[in-house]
Amino acid sequence: MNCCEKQEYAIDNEQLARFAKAMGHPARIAILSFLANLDSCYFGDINNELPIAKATVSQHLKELKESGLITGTIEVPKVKYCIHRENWAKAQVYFNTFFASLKEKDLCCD
Amino acid sequence: MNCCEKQEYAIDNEQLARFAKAMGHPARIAILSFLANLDSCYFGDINNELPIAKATVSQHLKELKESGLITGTIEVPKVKYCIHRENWAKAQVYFNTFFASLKEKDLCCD
DNA sequence: TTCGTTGTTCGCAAAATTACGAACAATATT
DNA sequence: AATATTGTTCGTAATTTTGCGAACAACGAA
Repeated sequence: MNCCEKQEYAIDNEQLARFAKAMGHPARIAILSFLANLDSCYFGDINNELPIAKATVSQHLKELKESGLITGTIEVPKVKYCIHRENWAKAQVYFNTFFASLKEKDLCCD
Repeated sequence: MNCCEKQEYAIDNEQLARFAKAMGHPARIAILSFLANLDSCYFGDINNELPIAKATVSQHLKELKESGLITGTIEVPKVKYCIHRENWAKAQVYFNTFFASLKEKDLCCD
């Protein structure tokens, strides 16, 4: 899906869209909230928190990993998931910059 | 009210996911950027900006309207799209609150 | 009326997403 | 070796998303 790439904005917009897409499902928001707010980070605890099958949870975690928002590490016999703090901060800046770009006065709409 | 009460300003995770989902496509980010930054807001100008068919642009605009991030108004013979400033601000707060909820220290991951 | 302009909607196809159970892999324990 | 624990991957199905061209609707102008 390489439509809408424009040299001047391309990188930011594509990355912002990827972050947004990763956050675009209630289960993934719940997972991120869980990891951001609590003291547990093992698959089993995440899985217990959600009313969906573990295969599905695993899939959502995979997507979140691929978006860069979290990391996954094997800690035998468990798997530990953590917020990727650097990318989390990057996403925060991206979103905030995006929303802050709205002009106060718009010749067309105001 | 207890100052340390958790989630005093609760975020609706479903709503956050809806906003995120709406932003989860490069074309829709491009449309929102265009509307947020420029002085034009007519379908034709948005359509010219994107390398996709007008039917597809119309569809993306419909999704953005349904998410609440923009409004659409007929101004015969054109259609004017504008950022929905109130919901835009709401989305900004939602995202920012969400990202800010990350704890400094995590007993599990640090 | 007929034409041109502006966008939406329809119908379809291809691709991606979401979800699940079952099978599997890796390891530790009995 | 057999069993239990922890998650991932596979195979599949249902649904949603994305995208396009063509048809359509609403309007003003010739």
